[in-house]
Amino acid sequence: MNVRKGKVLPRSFYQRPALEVSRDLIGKALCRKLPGGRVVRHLLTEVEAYTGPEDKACHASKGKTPRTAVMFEPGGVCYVYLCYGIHWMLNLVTDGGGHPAAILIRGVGDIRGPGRVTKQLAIDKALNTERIHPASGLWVEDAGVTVADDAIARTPRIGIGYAGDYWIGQPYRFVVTDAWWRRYQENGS
DNA sequence: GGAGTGATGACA
DNA sequence: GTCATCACTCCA
Repeated sequence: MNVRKGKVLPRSFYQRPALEVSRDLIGKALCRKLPGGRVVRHLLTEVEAYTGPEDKACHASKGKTPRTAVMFEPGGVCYVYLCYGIHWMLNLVTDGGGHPAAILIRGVGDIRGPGRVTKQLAIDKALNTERIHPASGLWVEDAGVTVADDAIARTPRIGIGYAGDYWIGQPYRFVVTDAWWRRYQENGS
């Protein structure tokens, strides 16, 4: 799936509440310069917001630790960690400094599943704490694609059964509808 | 349905 | 130091 080259999002884009940034990320282009030098662009189609220390599903709810320290930085950097000993998870840190929050990238283009995204884009801990910027090899562009509210489904987040009923129930997962994705593939490619 | 895999954080 | 846990994927 080809995505047109667009304008790199400024750091200020990320320095807002995670829920706002999540909504705005849908339809933007996640860009990655692969180790061989080739640049790939995929539309962001599925993300989850982890909104802050009060959010029991957010790693930062346990306080500042060596792993979660990067989430306390001002928005616009990457938080990458290993899950189940196998899969790297890519998150984008949001909000201003001191309020830890991040957005998990669950799906881009036709790549579904956060572990698959990082595998296909060659993302691992080397990108942790790096800026979301072409200089780091990972960035986001405005692809000129508009996704209307009614083309975005909001559901509870996946795999956070430990977080308690309230946080499990929050509709913090944003995903484009199948109908929108099919139409985009037919018209936009 | 169940295994694989290893960093992480809690606790001693 | 030990231990349980885990924002997943794949194969049966």
